[in-house]
Amino acid sequence: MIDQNIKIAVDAIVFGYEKGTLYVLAIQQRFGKLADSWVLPGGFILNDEPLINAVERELKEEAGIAVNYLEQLGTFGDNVNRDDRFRVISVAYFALVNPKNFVLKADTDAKDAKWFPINEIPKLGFDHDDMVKLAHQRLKSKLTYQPIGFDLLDAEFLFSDLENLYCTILEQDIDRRNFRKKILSFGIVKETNKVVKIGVSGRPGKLFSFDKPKYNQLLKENFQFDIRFA
Amino acid sequence: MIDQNIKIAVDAIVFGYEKGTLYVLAIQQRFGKLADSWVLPGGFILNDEPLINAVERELKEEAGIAVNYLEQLGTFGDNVNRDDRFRVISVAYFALVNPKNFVLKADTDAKDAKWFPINEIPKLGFDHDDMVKLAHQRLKSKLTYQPIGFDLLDAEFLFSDLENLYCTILEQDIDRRNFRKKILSFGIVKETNKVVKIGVSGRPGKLFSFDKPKYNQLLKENFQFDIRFA
DNA sequence: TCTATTTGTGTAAAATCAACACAAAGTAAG
DNA sequence: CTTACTTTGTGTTGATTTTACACAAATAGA
Repeated sequence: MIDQNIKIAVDAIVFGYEKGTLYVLAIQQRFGKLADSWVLPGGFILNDEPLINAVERELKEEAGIAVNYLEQLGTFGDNVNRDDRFRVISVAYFALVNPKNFVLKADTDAKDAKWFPINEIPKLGFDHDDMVKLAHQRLKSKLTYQPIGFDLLDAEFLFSDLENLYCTILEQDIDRRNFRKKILSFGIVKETNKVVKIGVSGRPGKLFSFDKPKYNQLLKENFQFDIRFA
Repeated sequence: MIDQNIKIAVDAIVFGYEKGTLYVLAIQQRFGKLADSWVLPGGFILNDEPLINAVERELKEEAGIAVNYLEQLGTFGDNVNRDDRFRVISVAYFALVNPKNFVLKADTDAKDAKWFPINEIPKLGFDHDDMVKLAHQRLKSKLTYQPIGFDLLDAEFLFSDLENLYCTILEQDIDRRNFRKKILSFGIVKETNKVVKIGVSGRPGKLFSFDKPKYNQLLKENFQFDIRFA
């Protein structure tokens, strides 16, 4: 048998979006050397547990949430001392959720669970800052070539919501007319016949929804989602 | 201490290209249950060894090569029984090399090391077929938005070499003139003043080389490499 | 010297992208 | 109820980019 004494963990970078702000979920440690400090949700995997299940379990346990989108981000195992107790290799996951769908609750070994605006995240434990950085890059680039923005919004949304999400996350101005034209040209966003009055003043807007079946169908026909503007 | 009994390995999908054919490197097992069958180069990591070093070490040991390009592809740990001896999680790496630069030699625990055309790879052990499939997708998509094709070619190459590489890997026809125009417009490929006579008949062509410093500089200025044709 | 092969080059039509302004429908305040 | 303010909804034009396409130059081999 191989002499190897390394532990495996999973961690998740969970993004949420609300009213022009991008958030990341962090957990405050209750126990251990890093007690009270903030880290990403995650933990050790069980012996017979698939990686993906481990992430979902930890998110449930530590924050009480189930995400809309989940994919592997990368594995952190080059820094042999990233955990100073013993060697831990961590598989990081990238996740998206609509914060409105859940009330955060820190159950088991977490003291607290909280959404931090991406620019106001406290110094995180381990190498979790690096993970957030990488995940943030992934989010920005993926937003341009895959319709993942919808996983951050309500099922029905105003066009301005979608547009603001893109502006916020990509940190750039977008021409409102060109944006709408392009999104609609794909045919993967359909207009509902509901009209919603906004709290603030202004003309009420129609609600739209993402047509996922249509998107999947288009994918088979070699469709390429792509939102990029000057 | 955590009760966890899982081993960690690395595996590499190494692509090579030569004269219109894309190759993948495989290793024939000498020992164990899978003796004589083909697998990807790889193996268990050492207790104090960064992941990336483990890959490089295995490639050196098992095939005698050092690659031009290496990046993490993904971690395979959802199938708990992907290795039937005990649970092994494998971090797969994506690598590119110019086959001409090395003579394959299977040293240590490998019986043989060989290049297989991508369409003629024998059934591989473990879940290595899945890894190859994923790596192949990555290669195809990455080729369009990052100048990694050069890592498969000689330092100096004919324009037709580059063009054939793209045609071969992307499996599509490309207009010769438009391709050259676009590549040259980036300014990251420079013309040497060497002219080379081809073995076969035909007008001799100029040799070109990839200007990596220039590319890195352009990256800072928000340059986006992108080769896609109808 | 004639044929076959490969390199090297420009242009015109079509499609896409970028920039831009004003009317319609509502709210809030006086 | 009128006015000011806010937000939604919509088309066109010029600039840029992409596509499609053909022929001359240089060599090898017969």
